[in-house]
Amino acid sequence: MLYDLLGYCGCMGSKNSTAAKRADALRSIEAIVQAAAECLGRNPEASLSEIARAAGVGRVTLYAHFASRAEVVDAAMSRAIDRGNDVLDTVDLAGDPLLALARYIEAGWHLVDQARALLVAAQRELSAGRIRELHAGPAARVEALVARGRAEGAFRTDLPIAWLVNVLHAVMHSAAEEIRAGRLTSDRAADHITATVLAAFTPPGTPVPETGGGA
Amino acid sequence: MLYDLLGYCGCMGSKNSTAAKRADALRSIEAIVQAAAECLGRNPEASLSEIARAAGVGRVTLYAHFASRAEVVDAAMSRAIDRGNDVLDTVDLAGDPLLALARYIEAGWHLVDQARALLVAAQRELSAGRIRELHAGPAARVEALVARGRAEGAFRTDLPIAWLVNVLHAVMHSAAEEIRAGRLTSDRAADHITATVLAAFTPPGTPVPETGGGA
DNA sequence: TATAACGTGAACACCACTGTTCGACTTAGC
DNA sequence: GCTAAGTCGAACAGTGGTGTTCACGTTATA
Repeated sequence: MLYDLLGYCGCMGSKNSTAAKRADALRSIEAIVQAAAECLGRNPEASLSEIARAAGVGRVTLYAHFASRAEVVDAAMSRAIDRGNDVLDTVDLAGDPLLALARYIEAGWHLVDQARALLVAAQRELSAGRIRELHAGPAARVEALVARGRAEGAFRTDLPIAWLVNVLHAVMHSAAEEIRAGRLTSDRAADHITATVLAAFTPPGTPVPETGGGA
Repeated sequence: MLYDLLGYCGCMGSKNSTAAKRADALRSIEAIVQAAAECLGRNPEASLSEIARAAGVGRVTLYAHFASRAEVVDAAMSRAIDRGNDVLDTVDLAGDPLLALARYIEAGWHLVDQARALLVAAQRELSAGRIRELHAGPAARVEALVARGRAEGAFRTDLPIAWLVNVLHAVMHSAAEEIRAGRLTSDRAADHITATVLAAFTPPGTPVPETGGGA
């Protein structure tokens, strides 16, 4: 599903929430959100002037569409999450839970890697509740997968689902950090994450699955 | 080992690097570093005015001892790490690697939890290299333990030591976040972390150890 | 083509923090 | 008790971002 520009601006209380926007206005908003994602991805402290410049738009124009810095960050984050959801929609989570989780990681860690710096910006500007709300989509996906894996005896049941999901995200994020620091290469990341998480999810008393680099 | 005030100020290029400091000056510095740790722990964006006020000291006095905000943050972080090292010194890392790791987690996750916000402040103000340098002490401890565990066949060897250490820290940090968000209680944290990490460290093909809440 | 919406740069006020200087006062240490 | 070191508040200048207004030029759309 595409990012709904009008719907977004309406729900955030920007000017002209109901009035139909002109085509060039929509183009400007699109450019700003895209530039914000890029700039904040590079530097979480990027100023609105910088974002406007990157969008090829005047600073005043930015303020005409977004009431505050928080709104810009929110829009950029929403966009990134929506894009991520589109990608995750293409991942087959049926069948063997272990293989499904491996497929999810293969697709998901890259998204986490790309949105890492953007998330830092969001954490500074947005409330924890809002960030959690934005992640509801991806979170529900993993929760359902983990729940199914537990029901089928593939994943451990001695720890809460929320904790397992949390561990998955923590490991993916830390892998992104390691890559940024040059201590891990991108091509090995998915294997390492998968091997680690599958082991962490294994029920006590059960042998850890052999991933052998091939998923 | 106690935090060496003179040594620290010397190596950071503050004024009077060689001259002996008066007792009241040392007291001021101590109060500032302590207040910085508290304030930055509460709010990573705490201003120097706020820190000086909390230390019961004039803002000018703070600048008399620390040339910049970065120096204050560095001092607070160094202090926290030193304190942590003192605690970790009391942990017995000999014997069964699994039990040793459990003991390390029991002592270490609490330190991570307390220094969480302080670390955020450090990440904004200090270079990644400096932060890594500060963590060299604790990191070496875990690396040695993991290396021994691998040699004894208790931990997996199909993933790099650095990655395993990284996973341990990532899980501890995420547990701290969960507690702060109210989704995990402090009394369960150590069990969850231990169960997760021991499983993640288990060699492929080997059964995951049963922790059973008792370590 | 009329007009309302949009885009624009320049300028403004505002704010919070940083880092420095000054002169006067207090205190530690020999 | 003398002196140098330390402390203090007030006030300063500088910085960089935020959010707003204005007057004017441009463009989409009916």
